[in-house]
Amino acid sequence: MNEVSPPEAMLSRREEAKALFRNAILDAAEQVFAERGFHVARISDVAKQARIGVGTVYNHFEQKEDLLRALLEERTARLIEHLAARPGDPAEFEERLIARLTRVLDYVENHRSFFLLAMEYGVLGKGSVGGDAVACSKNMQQIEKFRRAFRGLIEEGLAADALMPMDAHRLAWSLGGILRMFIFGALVDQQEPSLKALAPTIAGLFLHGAARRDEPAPPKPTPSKGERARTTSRSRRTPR
Amino acid sequence: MNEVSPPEAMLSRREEAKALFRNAILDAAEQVFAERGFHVARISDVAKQARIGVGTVYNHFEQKEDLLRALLEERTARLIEHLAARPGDPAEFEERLIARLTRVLDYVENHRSFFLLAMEYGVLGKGSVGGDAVACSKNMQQIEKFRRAFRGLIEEGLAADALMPMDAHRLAWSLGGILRMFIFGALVDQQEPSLKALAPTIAGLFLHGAARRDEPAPPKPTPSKGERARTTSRSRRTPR
Amino acid sequence: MNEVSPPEAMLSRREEAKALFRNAILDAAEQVFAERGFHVARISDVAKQARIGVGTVYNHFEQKEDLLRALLEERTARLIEHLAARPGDPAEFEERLIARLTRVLDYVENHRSFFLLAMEYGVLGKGSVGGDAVACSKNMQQIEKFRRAFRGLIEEGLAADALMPMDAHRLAWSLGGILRMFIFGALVDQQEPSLKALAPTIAGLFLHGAARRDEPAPPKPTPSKGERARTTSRSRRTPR
Amino acid sequence: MNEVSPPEAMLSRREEAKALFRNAILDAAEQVFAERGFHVARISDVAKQARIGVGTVYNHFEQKEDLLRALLEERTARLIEHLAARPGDPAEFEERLIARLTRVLDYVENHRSFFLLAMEYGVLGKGSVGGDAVACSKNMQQIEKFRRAFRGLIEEGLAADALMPMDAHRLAWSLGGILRMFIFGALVDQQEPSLKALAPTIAGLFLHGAARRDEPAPPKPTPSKGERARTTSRSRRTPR
DNA sequence: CATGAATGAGACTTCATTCAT
DNA sequence: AATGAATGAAGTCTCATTCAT
Repeated sequence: MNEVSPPEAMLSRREEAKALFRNAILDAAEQVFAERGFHVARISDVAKQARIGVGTVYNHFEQKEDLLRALLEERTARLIEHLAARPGDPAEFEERLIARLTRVLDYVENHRSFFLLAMEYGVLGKGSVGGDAVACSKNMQQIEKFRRAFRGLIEEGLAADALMPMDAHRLAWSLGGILRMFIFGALVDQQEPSLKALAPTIAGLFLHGAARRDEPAPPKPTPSKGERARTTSRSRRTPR
Repeated sequence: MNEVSPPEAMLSRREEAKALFRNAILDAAEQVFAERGFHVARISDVAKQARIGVGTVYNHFEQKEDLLRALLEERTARLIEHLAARPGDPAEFEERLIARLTRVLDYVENHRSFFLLAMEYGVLGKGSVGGDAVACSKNMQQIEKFRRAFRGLIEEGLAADALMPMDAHRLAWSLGGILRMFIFGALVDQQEPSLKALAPTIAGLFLHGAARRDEPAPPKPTPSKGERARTTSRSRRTPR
Repeated sequence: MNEVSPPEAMLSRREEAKALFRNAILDAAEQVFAERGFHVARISDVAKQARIGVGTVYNHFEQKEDLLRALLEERTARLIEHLAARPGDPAEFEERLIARLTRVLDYVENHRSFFLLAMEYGVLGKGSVGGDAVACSKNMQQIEKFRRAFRGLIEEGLAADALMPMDAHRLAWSLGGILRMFIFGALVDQQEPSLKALAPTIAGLFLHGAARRDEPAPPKPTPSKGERARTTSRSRRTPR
Repeated sequence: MNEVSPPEAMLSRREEAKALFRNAILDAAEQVFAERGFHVARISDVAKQARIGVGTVYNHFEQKEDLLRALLEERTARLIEHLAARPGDPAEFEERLIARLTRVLDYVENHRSFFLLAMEYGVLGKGSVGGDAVACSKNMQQIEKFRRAFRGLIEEGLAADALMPMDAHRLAWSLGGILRMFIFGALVDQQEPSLKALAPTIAGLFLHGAARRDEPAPPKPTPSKGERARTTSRSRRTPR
């Protein structure tokens, strides 16, 4: 009975082993692609990094492009989870935004390699511009999903009247742009100690802009929101 | 009398012809690289696009990489010129910013192909992340220059007390990020009618943020309100 | 029991296969290079001759030059062995020389292709004249070794008082030159039935020269001919 | 009258100019081919060396191979002249040989570059072995002429009973081999002060061999060694 | 006739992919 | 299923040759 057809346990054993390989390969690919660039990296580099043979890579992925695709899809799925609202999240929009960005940045921080990749091919990247026929070629559904999640966040803000009534796309571009550049800057410059600590700064810049905001003296500042000041930005001095 | 030795005219004729070819090649490369991606594009594609032979490309550029490098350098130099302050520019920071962004966006609009490239390898792109040793390999001085010009713009704002006293790098990231994403969005989505018309919107989002700014006196929304939103932010609160 | 891990046998199987390929490639290269000349021969010619794919050649040799280098080195190593003295060799110098030349010529005869190559790039060839940076570029240690072996043979003769007291280099040039030309003549003219049968002739010409040696009648050498001796030759026959 | 059709003087002027170019090109080619090897040298290298344009080379020689061919032919023609007997040459064979070799070596010395070439492709070289389709391809008549001249020298010696009655080819191989190796050695090692001073040495080695010739006392050769005589050399002395 | 840029055939080399072990 | 050598399509680059000036 257990040799004719492997029982669940065995099947799952196999599945497990398979998943192990698959993950090892994806991890290796993440590393290698990020280090040398997708086109320059060789399959054999990935295999070497994963300490397996080239052929094994092909037992799990049909072609080189699939590797990138799978990588992008899988990591993006996680990213979406981190961006998604969670039960304990604050209700007020800015704080809510900061909470979610913090999670996202935390994930990014733990997957630097991936995001250097994503910069180029994925989520926050140029999308399918280069036509490269790589990432964009087939499904890339997750990426569209991520964009939608991102826009959802914006729309939430609009619904809550926390954002200017402006085309959601453009608001998303703004937040996405700032986020992307901070991530990129932090990853490259490597001087920023903690990426996730930047969430309030990013949220602040997105919501309130970079303009000096103390000018006249906003009539009755509610003192309560003092903590909105973030890492760097610096008070603003006259909290409304 | 006229045959003794090639006079200036002739020399310049040659120089001219050479420059003509060089430009034709760069234009072709711009187009081809942007369409298919640098690594995927073949030199023969560039040659075909320029209607010349492969060898001719190599008469003007030693290697494929040099083509990209030259392209980036030259186009970036122009971009810097457009970003630079000009005599007639307004004095007030936001308007000044808008004026300069408008010029930049105008140039970008006329060089879509280049900017799809730049997105990936150049100025607003990921810099030397992929390590690719392509664009980043040698000089790329123009790109650094552009970054400096960009930061100069920010520092101007700081000096004028128009910006929050915050690390100039981060402010530059914010503006750069928003700008980049708008350019990218407009180039890709291809629905935006005029890229340069977005300058005020970009400046507004950068300076004043995306947060609804009319709160203080929500009660009586001036019916005029409609214009406050969208396209460009605008006025706000303390109409000078 | 036999499947656990590749035992010695299997490892050696791989090594063996590898060596097989390597040899097949070298043989093919020997043939092709000799037939068409190194620079004119294409790697694909070598591959075709070896009945393998082009890529396979590159699995065994990094570049075309390495192929030539390896070929020269390996074949030369064998040649040195053949030139070397062996236990059973005669003691008397001329016979000893003949024995060793015979072996060398025998080997040459069985590797015509190689020697047509060696003529040009290797042992008996022009050395590093053309600068070609081909054969001479890196090691070519074997070739130097061969030259030393050759000079060793000469010095043996000098030590045995069998050769004129003359600069060993020049004596080596003489023997080497004659040997080379005979090999070359025989290989090209293809009329000589057996190369190794020429060893005594070569040794004879080298040792005793081409001059008619019996003329007058040996018994009473007319001393008058003293002037025939010059720079090097030195008297002869008539013990001073 | 003098403008309609150029008179002799003018024609010869043209011819002269043409010859000037032709020679300059050949000189340049000699230099460049010898330095870098025929296949590695580029036409543009030759042109640069001659301080003319590439096109000009093609106005004088149809193809690259023709350059080599012409070079070899012309230089060889001169060499033949130097090898040829001259009125004042001594009558005795060895001295005659020395005189002629001296002339040859003198010429070689003044055309080092050419002879490094000739080593590979020409007169004393491997001839048409590599099949290279270069030198051997078409005429190469001069080279055959040189060989004949060389053999003529040998036959002169045979006729004068100065050489062993042996196949003239083989004798020519011997002299040619020694000559070649001395030239080569001297050109490469660059230690020999004067190439032409080596003529007596060469002649001596060729005629009398390298064996010590003064030994104890030739008178009573142990008859047992009769077998030392082989194929060619040896005995004769006692004409049967 | 000199010139040198244009040209494209062709060589080397890489590497994604296959497949026998 | 893992492995890594074999394979050959395809890309970059060189350079002999042509030709308009």
